[in-house]
Amino acid sequence: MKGITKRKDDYSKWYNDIISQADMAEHSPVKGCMVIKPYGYAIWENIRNILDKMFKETGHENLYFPLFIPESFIRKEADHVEGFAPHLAVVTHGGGKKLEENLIVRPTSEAIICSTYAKWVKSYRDLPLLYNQWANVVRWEMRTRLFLRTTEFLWQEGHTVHGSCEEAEEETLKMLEVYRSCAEDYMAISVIKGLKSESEKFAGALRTYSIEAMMQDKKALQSGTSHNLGQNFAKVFNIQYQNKQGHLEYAWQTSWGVSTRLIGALIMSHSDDMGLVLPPKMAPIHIVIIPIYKTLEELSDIMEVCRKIKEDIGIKYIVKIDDRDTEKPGAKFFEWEKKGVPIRVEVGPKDLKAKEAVLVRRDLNTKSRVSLETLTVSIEELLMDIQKTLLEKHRKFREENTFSIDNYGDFKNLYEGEEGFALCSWCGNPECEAKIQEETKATIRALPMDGREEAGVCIYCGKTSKVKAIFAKAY
RNA sequence: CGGGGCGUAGCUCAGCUUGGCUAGAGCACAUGGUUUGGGACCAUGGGGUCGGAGGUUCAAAUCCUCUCGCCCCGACCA
Repeated sequence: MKGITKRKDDYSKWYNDIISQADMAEHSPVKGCMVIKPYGYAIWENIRNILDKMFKETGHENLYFPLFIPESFIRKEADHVEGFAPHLAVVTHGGGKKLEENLIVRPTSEAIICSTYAKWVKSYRDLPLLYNQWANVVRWEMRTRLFLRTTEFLWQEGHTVHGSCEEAEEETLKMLEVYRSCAEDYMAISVIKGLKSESEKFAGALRTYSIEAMMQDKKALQSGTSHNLGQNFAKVFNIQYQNKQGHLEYAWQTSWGVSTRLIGALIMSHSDDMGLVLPPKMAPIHIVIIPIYKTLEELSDIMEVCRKIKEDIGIKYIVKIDDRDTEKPGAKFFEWEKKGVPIRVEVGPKDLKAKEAVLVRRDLNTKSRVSLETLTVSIEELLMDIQKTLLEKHRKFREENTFSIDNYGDFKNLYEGEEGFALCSWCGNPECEAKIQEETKATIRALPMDGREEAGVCIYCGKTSKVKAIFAKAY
């Protein structure tokens, strides 16, 4: 295909080609930043709309905190500072003068939000606080990639406050489930829910959970995180409330987020060597109709049918008629394929005569002829099938590339060869984890939440272990 | 921060080794015409401080010095 590097030739290049050929984003003049173009942004809007609805259904409200955070606020929480210090963008001047105190461009908003929550929380009656914000954040990164890791990115961050650890834990898991649902039920990305190891958890959190997805190069992509912050931030920022007995207690908190990285996950989960592939629920355009004609008379008849189709199916789906006269049909086919539009409808003189249309599904690239009378139903069924097929295909790919491994030799061989996820017993010792990373580059992506109580012996040191961990090379 | 690659038209690049007339090609763009079931063709046209600064020279895209930036691979990270 013109313009797109094949996955097997150069996976990174393929990824970049998909983005540029689908016109989703481009590099900005500032290193590591990106311009998200309308087609890419439309996908983000879809993700945002889905999550925003689910957040509200689970009782959350949106608010907004400022971009700038006083440096001293960030410094309050030791682990937090340590985690973010190398990634901070610092503002030293404003209005032409040196500032009395440096401002940090938010890398995440725990510091500013918690210091404000301290004023808002007085009584158990104020709890829970269930807030979320949609924002941009900046983390200075050494190496960046469009969507997957950019210096500035868009995300949402939920920040909640609760009256007990149990309630915070429940919230943490509830939002993790929201993320799983968004990934699987809408983005058709099959994920593993799991607990992060100590070394991989969010700096300052009690526990971090994540959803992990396997990309087509068999590497893991952390696609969403949910943290039980315990009382760590409450103690530092002094968020205290009076309980029913009148005693002061530190509050329990959570935070959770997903970012534009999800778009990277979407790209790498489904796309092929012809371009982007989008599940219908993520597609900015569901159906593109391409009229095929020789004469102007033909065109007028064909356009009439196209408009009728758009009118019928447009009630539920986003339909585009590509009636440009400057491109030949073939060129249009390629263009919309590269953009991952799930269904293409071709209407030409032959179809008109037979009272049919040609349907082409992007995911399998198969054609079928369908009667105009039943077209609406056929398209709807096809869209649902594409959505389902993509998820199943993605799940199957991960399952086929996930291996239960119980000796370290096999483990090493895996990461010297084909790669994939390795499900192994792990004793819980961070030193084993570190050694494994050093020797194989694979890290613990998560301790999967289903069946993690299984007993065994540690893949590295051979001591008894209670948990299974998913290892993989990660983005 | 290390290794590699690269900055020439909107994009991909040629030209540089061996300095020399008006800096080129393909794609894209604009106009007109012919086309249209898998990336059309013809004609005409617009578009460049050759990344930047300095130097050598009669003469620099080309040689020298410095500098800025980007991409890829690693260490670090969502």
